[in-house]
Amino acid sequence: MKNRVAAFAMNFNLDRMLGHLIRRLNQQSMAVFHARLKYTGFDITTVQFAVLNTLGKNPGLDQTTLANRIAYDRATTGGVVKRLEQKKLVQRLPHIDDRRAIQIWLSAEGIEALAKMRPVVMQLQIEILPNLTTEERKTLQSLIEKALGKKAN
Amino acid sequence: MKNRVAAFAMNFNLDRMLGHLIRRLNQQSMAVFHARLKYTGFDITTVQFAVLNTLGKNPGLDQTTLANRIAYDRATTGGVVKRLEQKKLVQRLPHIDDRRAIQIWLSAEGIEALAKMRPVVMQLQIEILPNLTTEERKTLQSLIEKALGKKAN
DNA sequence: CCAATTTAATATGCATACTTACCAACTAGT
DNA sequence: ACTAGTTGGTAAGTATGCATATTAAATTGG
Repeated sequence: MKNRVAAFAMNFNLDRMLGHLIRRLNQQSMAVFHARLKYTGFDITTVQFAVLNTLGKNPGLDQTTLANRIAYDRATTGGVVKRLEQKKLVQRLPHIDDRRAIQIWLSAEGIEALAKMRPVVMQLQIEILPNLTTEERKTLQSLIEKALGKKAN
Repeated sequence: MKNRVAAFAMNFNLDRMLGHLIRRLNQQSMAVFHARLKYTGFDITTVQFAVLNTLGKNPGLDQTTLANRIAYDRATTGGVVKRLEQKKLVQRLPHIDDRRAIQIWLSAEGIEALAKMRPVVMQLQIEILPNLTTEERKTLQSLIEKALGKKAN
């Protein structure tokens, strides 16, 4: 019995565990994003970009809807928006009909920054996974999309 | 010109961006891990498990080497080890030859916990991506491994 | 052998992330 | 109109992650 346990322990390789691999892939992806955007002159994180981009398409979203759109929880999203507000990229205004809610809008600066960042982010898709061919990258993308289940944005 | 910019903006879909997809996949993966381990009676995070598992295979590692093994930076790893120490799953002892370094060992509790967790984590590989077939899961894993570049543990 | 450099941890600061709890405000049902 | 339940935002607590600075200890070069 003990031998079986020991043998099993030897066979357990962290680098073969999907969760571990996914985490490292995310790590690499974020690092590339930061480096590239910083190089282009933007001090922005992946989450902040997601928020800016979503607001660019849906001006005046409230925080909860925004959070659902980008798949974050409300608390985290609130913090991100606060930091973007401090950078003067977004504006927060109380909702007219619902006094609990806050509507968020890109500022002029935010709109401009977003327009400049989008092409960079587009380009970056390839750099994230330099070791894969175009074909492999597409396969990976399809598999991830399937793994996440269909969700229209 | 303005039309082209506007058209581009419309074409830019966050849900088609690899970085965003990878982040969400990681999110899902971590959520499944936590839920499953909690259900089994362990209050452990993915990173903490990575540390425990690596120490199980390499008893007495110092923090820097440990950090490199699991692909984290030293500061983060230090915090993780501290929390594991508080949970009495690991022990920290000064290195004999190098007084700057600290060697980390699993406690008896840590060894026991790890042995119980490993099968659960093994099983969990499938649950992480319930929407994929076995074949697809293997393909995804290979692609991620290739994307990360070869690194023996 | 000692000064200069390197290295292992820790500390600090910023930015996520999620959970639980809470308050204020809205809504539905009676 | 009143109450019960729901919802939007925030706060507090825990846990990552990374960059940078600091401290203490080891190594190396002259």
